[in-house]
Amino acid sequence: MADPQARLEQMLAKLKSRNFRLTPQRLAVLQILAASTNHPSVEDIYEEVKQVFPTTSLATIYKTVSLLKEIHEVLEIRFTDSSRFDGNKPYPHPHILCLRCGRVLDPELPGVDQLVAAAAACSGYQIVDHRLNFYGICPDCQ
Amino acid sequence: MADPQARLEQMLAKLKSRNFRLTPQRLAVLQILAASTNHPSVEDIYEEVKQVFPTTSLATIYKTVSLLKEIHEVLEIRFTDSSRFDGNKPYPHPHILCLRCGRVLDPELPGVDQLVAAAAACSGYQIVDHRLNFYGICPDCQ
DNA sequence: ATTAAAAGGAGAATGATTATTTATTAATAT
DNA sequence: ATATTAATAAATAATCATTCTCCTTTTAAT
Repeated sequence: MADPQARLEQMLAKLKSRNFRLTPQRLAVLQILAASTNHPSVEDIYEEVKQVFPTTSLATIYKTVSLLKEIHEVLEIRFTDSSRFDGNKPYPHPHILCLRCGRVLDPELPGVDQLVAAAAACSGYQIVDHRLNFYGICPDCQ
Repeated sequence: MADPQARLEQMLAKLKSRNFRLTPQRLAVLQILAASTNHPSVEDIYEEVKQVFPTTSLATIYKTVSLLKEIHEVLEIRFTDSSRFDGNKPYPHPHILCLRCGRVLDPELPGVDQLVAAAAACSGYQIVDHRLNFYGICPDCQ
């Protein structure tokens, strides 16, 4: 996993370079996402931000996450009913979700690049993104 | 792609074996899904069924599709806002979605089984399902 | 400090999906 | 065939994640 502090700086730099403003609420969301390894939902982030800024609105979280998605500083993963977010590795990579406890893991899989290349080759599509999601039961839940 | 007629028979057999009834509306949905290669949405199926049974309700389509999912005779693919369904190959397999026209293709990719095995091995999860989705621009839209 | 633009807050609106209720319909036994 | 019952369909209400609207506050540049 990337260093949270470095990730945060990177996010801040990208924000600044695009002339987006830095507000306390926004900084709080960035910090959470940069440090997170648990792929939090909007609700998860909301709960955490509220501890520091109790008047924060859910819409603010949605808007911030959406902004970060646009500038490719966070990855949205639609596993189930609500999305989960990865601000630590904001580029496409495989995920494994435990169907029982909801835990998400990033497996280190070889051959992903080849798979993407093969998909492009056999279809003729220009591939710009992908989601490789596995569903199962984690060791603790078995 | 599988023979639509054969797929339909298979679906009918499974329904019967589980003591689910065969109604005209249900049959219509089965036929559409067995023959479809375009991965229709619930709305798509609804429009088609309505041409034969104009009073059909959206809820009926949802219920039928949901039933088919339970007995593993249709695969749900959550691409974007609304799900799309594959009744022709109702088992996990890769998909490529065109971000411009929405067309969905089934690429023939080697090494998928190994990838699943590798994910299970390195994580310790018991993997029961997966979604391998690629996003890009199809040849026609380029 | 002033000001224009951006962002936040609160809650309403949206839209896909699910649940509920009632009315039909099909399967089975009589 | 008919009655009984249980499953299914229709219509509509409810839900829930997400987005939007409107208004206020804050930011950052002058």
